[in-house]
Amino acid sequence: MGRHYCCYKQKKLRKGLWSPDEDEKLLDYITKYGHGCWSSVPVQAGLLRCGKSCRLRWFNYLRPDLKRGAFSQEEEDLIIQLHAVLGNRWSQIAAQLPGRTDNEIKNLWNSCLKKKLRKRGIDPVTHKPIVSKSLEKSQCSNPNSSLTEQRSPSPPPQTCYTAMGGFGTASATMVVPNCATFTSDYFSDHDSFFNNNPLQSTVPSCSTIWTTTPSRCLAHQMGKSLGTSSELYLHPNTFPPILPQSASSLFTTGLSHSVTPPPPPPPPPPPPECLTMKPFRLDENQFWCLDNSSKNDNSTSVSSSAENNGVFSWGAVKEASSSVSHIIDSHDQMEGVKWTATDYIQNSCLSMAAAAAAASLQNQTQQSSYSEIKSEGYHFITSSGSSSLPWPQESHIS
DNA sequence: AAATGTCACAACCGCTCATAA
DNA sequence: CTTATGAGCGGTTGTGACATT
Repeated sequence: MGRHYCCYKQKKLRKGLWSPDEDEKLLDYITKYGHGCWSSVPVQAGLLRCGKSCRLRWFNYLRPDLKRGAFSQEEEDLIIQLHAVLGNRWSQIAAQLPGRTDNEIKNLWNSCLKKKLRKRGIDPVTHKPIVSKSLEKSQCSNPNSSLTEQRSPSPPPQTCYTAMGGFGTASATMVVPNCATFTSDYFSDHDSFFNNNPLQSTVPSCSTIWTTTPSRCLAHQMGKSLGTSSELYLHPNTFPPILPQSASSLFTTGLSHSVTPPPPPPPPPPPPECLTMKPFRLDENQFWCLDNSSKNDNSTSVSSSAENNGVFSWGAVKEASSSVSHIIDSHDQMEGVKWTATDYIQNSCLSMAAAAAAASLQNQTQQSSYSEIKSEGYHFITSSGSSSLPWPQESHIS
């Protein structure tokens, strides 16, 4: 199609910058009569412009509710955060910034924000830390390195609610203290586990959560407004399998907690023999591995190899997650999520927390299996203040 | 002072989607 | 179902101000 029908109807159409006289004519006309059908606006208003051009001029410049002036730091941060989730969906991003147009935001992004991110060492396309070629080369030469998987292409942004809505109307953003320890010591040690158990599969009907690699687990899309701001700190040792019940209930109550993050865990002993894949560490003494000896997906279980007696059904996690996604889908009043940080690591943790808490929400009977977790290190911050939950120092699977 | 480069912003172009006839 | 038309979106280009050489 390209050129609009209205553009053919009128000959001698003006192009280029709008003169003050043209602006005044358009403003006067729309103020008096509204725009109605845009193709008729230039004729009625006495403008030698096409309707499309009039519409653009009105929306991007003449609208009375437009905010003028430079973008604030808060607005810039928000745009970056939104872009990390929504990609180049400028109109959706603009919808979160009252008084700003998609064109304005797009221009700001292309001219300014992309450079700022690069200066910070963040790829403006993927919102991930830029890996230097030398580092990548050296790590790729290591056959045990997970970087080959990390270089797989990023899936496109999805359009659905983020799983965070399942925790209630309060939004939450996860911040991980000691990220370096988290990613290198935790994720990379358990690449195979996460790669063989993508979190996407735990929330099948929502498709908000997927992962191509452990460190690339992303929760996508958000609701509408970005009113509340919450942060959730989780200790790496808690991932997975399950958050304590108190953690998930916090999301719904909006309580907040604060606590100093614990020191990184000591070097772990070698993992035990596991069934079909590399186990992942639950704490310094316990490991989890996927028991896929059963052909039935729903009976696939994750077992603790410490005592080899703590088994819970991975299928139950799936069920629980589905339940949460149902909550999300039916949550008409969902406020949406404010991402107060853009680091992909945070996103990855968010997804896992969502899946983990989903399971804890759904399967109350299984809470007893991990209710003995001594939590001493969860850190929650919400818009209403801050308070603390303990970090888990040790875990017992009974 | 003139030429050139850079930048931010405005506007256009091409496309998809929705809707009505 | 097809076609015509309008609305909207995102990528790209044009323009003018300013800085640098």
